[in-house]
Amino acid sequence: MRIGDVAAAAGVSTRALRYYEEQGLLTSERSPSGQRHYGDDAVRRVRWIQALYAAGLNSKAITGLLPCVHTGVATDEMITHLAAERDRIDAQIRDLTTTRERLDGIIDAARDRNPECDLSAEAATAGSAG
Amino acid sequence: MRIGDVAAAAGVSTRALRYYEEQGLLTSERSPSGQRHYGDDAVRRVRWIQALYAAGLNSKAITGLLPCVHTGVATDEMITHLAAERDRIDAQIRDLTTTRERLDGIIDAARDRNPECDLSAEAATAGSAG
DNA sequence: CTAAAACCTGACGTTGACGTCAAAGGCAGC
DNA sequence: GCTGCCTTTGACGTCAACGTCAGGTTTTAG
Repeated sequence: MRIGDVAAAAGVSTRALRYYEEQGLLTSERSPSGQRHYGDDAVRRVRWIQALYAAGLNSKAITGLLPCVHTGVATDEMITHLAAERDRIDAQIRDLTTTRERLDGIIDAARDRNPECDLSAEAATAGSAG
Repeated sequence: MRIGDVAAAAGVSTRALRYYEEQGLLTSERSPSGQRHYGDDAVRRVRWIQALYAAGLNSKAITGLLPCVHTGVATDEMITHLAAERDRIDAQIRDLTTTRERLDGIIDAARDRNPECDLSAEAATAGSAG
């Protein structure tokens, strides 16, 4: 696969892929003319990178985790690190859940206060995800 | 309360509080000499601001939501907006939960592969939160 | 062969929530 | 009035994950 294919398949820009390579997160074979070529697992790797970015990790942290994430092989230290990041994600989920519940409470209270609002709006919101 | 008191109580910097005021997220009374003074609810408001930042909202979005969040009074439009943000937080929680579960799977698999690792390390991780 | 599309490196630009420093004014204890 | 801490405005610095543009090369479609 060439860089554009991987980018399309993973839903990121080619710039992002070059950035990942620059950060040591992604490697590529080069054709004689210098063009990048990737194996099929590159897409899964990029999806992992995105997921870990979304979880609040930065490039350096991901660099430390990706080897064992991708290969399944990890040293004790790596596992400790993995568990620590998992705990951080857990805490993040808890905080977000609290915020979500409080928002829910406010929404419900406001709907009680107001004349039933327009419930069709909520159905529209649920449909227009993206 | 003066700005330093609010900052300490809410766990943020005074710079952050001035920034919130600059963004229209937080108001303050001024003493004749120009120093800021806050009511007790300022701390709760700041905690809300932090929670919404942590949920991925930016200053502009928070500006639109804070009035109804804090007072409980909301127009139909505000409620729609609130519900939309709640849905986004939901999606974020789902993504994070997926990532967390996959990390868990990797950790378990690596522990099976390795000789039981050192389980004391995990207890240490659980204790050193912060 | 040609034109278009994709790719390359290199480098500067962007954004947002602050950090940090400077220079000056205000407030409490002594 | 001195000392020391807190506060003020103003303005530049930061950091990370890219966006974007420039100028050139390579691959592909017809």
